[in-house]
Amino acid sequence: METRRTPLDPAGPPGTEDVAPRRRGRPRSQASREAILRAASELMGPGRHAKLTMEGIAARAGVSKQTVYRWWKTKVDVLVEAVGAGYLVIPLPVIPDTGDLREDLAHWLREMQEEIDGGGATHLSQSLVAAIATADSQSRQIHGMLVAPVREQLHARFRSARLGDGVDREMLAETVGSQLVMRVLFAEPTDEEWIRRLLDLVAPEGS
Amino acid sequence: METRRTPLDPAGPPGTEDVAPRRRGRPRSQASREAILRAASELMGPGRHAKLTMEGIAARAGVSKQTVYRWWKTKVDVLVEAVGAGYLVIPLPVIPDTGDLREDLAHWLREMQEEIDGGGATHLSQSLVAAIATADSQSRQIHGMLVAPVREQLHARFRSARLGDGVDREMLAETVGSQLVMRVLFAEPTDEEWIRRLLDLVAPEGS
Amino acid sequence: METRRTPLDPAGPPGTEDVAPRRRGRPRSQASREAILRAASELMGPGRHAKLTMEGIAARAGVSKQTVYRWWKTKVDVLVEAVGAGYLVIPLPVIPDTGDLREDLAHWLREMQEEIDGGGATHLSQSLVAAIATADSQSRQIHGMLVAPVREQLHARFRSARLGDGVDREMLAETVGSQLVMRVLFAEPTDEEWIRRLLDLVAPEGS
Amino acid sequence: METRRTPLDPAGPPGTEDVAPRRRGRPRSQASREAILRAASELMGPGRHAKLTMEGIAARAGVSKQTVYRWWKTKVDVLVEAVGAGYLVIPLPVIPDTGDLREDLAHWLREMQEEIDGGGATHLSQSLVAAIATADSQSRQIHGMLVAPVREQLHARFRSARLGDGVDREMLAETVGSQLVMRVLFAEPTDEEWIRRLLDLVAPEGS
DNA sequence: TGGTAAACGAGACGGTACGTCGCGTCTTTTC
DNA sequence: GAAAAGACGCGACGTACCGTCTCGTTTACCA
Repeated sequence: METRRTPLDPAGPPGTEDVAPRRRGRPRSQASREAILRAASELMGPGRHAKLTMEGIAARAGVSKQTVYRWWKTKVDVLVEAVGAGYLVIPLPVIPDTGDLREDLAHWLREMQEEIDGGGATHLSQSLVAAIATADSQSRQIHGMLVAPVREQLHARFRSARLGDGVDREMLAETVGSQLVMRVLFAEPTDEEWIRRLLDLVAPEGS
Repeated sequence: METRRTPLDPAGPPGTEDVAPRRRGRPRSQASREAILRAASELMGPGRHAKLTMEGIAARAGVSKQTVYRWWKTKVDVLVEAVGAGYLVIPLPVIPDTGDLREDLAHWLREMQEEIDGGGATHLSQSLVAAIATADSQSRQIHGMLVAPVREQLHARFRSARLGDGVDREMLAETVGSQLVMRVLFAEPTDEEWIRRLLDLVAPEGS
Repeated sequence: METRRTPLDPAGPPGTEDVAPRRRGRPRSQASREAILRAASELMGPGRHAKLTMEGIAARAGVSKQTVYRWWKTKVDVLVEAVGAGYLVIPLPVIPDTGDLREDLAHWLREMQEEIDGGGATHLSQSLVAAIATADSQSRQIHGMLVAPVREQLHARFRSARLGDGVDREMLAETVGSQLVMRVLFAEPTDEEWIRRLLDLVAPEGS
Repeated sequence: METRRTPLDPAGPPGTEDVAPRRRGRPRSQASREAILRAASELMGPGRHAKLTMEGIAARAGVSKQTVYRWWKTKVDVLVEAVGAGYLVIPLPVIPDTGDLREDLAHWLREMQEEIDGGGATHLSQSLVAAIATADSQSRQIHGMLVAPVREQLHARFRSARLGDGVDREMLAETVGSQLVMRVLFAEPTDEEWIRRLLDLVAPEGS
């Protein structure tokens, strides 16, 4: 990420933050930062037509354009931080771990399905893709925001599952993750039948 | 697709085209149509910065902007037709069918890998995503151009494979397709190890 | 005027029209000609925003653009013929000739004033100026349509007036005409006081 | 005039300008303003075909279109300010005041005649009419730029003339002004004979 | 009576200019 | 020295008319 280092983004080497690296002049406005991230999040929200502009963000945040550009180089950087700081929440349920892998995944996929049917997940994902693709940055960014969290949860859950020795847990996790993301992005149904057949492949009944 | 129906785009109900449904007025210029689709394709080509504009298309085609807008409402519509008419070729090898599913898929995936490493596939895919996302159209369009062809080939190959009765051939095809597309889009490596592990899942050695 | 010579516009040297110089092929459509001139007139009429376009004329006349261009080279030519053929009437009262020059002029100027106050004269004049100026033709055209008729009437009336020998009748006519046209074009009031003072100059009480 | 009020156009109530009503934000570029007005003037100049476009102005001024539109809503507004600020000089000699009204007017009319014969006055006037009429604004604007200055000079000169008590000086001034403007606009000759006859009417030999 | 040729409607075409939007930068005053 | 305000150059948007150009169709005439 290209975001400038600032007093409010003290992601330097740990153990140095407390030294109070005070700079001269007016300190960065905490209020502005929050307003910008909140504005960006709201403009991506449901009901929007996914036309996120820097001018729009600045206007809605009651902030000058320059202030946005001072701290974030691109739209994507704003979004990435909005996601990272929790302003823009991508609806992603937590995979339960009851010991029954198949049942846990089924439950989780059904929760996802609700989000998708509600439109929130699909709309947000597609808007993110649009916003990211517009700024001529790499699509790696989508990965960080959309794919990675899903993948991580799945990998963890599969790792803790009691499966045969020869089973490639990572590949199974990838399989679920890839198909899910594809269906979210392309607005394909994630219906009960798909869930069953997918689970038959990656987590058959007696596993 | 929103493209207007015209003498040069005779996608009406089959069996009626031969009736020569001649319209009045100056007929649509075949030359312009080709020049536009070719221009769009070239501007998406490798080395480009994926900044496809209607003005750019018109200029490169030696055509007035109005002529582009007359026949295609959006950039995406131009692209869709450019792909459909074969001007913009998305590099997609053909899956061989030697009877050995695992070997066929391995061969095909390695070919894909070459395209990806060459950068062509990844660049083009991401450019398409960008172009499509910019014009605020639905991402369904990506599906039609990028995902569907891959999926179709895979489904056909799995259908013809000699597999056990209980095997869900479609789900296996989906698994390969999803993972492949994800890796192309997000520029992740499709290396030999991934291929082996993927095939271990969907087409184990003795199948 | 640049209008093409046609069967319907037989303004050739006199004495030759009756020879019926019939041409081969489909004759010019009288209906189209009328429709076009009428359309042009209506589009210049009151309430319009004076945005006369060739496409608009053709559309309103239910005629193809080509048909307009076939017979008239410019918008102005259409207008000139519309005025000439009486479709577009510029409201110009007739100067009476009762023998009392001052009273006749006063009466006529008051009639003009009504037209001007009604808005018709001013609107039409300004629209004509606009239409003529847009087509990069000379302002001579305005003269032919707006100024000349006024001037002719005035010259005739002054010629028939019983005035002293040394009086320059033409100059007096010009004085009235110029001031009137200026006031119409620039929407200045032609009120009773102006009329009186003007007549005091060009046609004093006992003349 | 519709021009926005700005630091560079401080036409507020007199006596308040000196208070330095400084605004926040980047101040309007004096250089751009001048370049635009100069460009507009040059594009109206002699030899031009009177095809003044906003894009042309912007291009010649080396300025973005938006900057022109930011400060002037229409072409006419640009022209009005160009005239007002002295960039576009309408050639109008000064009426001398030697005490001899007839001789002064004769001299002045002959100077005007030279301008007209040179083509400058006629061309510029007609171009202004064209530019103003194209932008669908009122022809009042012509008045302000072309007619008013002439009228003012004439009224002043006639006011200072020693004439009989009953003489309507204003009407005489109007007479000269109207006829002159008409002849300029419609490219009619302002020859010696016309001057003599006009002066015989408004300023006879022994006045 | 049938050929032929011009006029016609329809409408596509290459252009020019329009007026607007958003970008990312720059310049000024204010805090 | 950060922030607001907002002007700036730039590039693309999508639309409106321009005047020209094919087309297929109609409608007279003349042979």
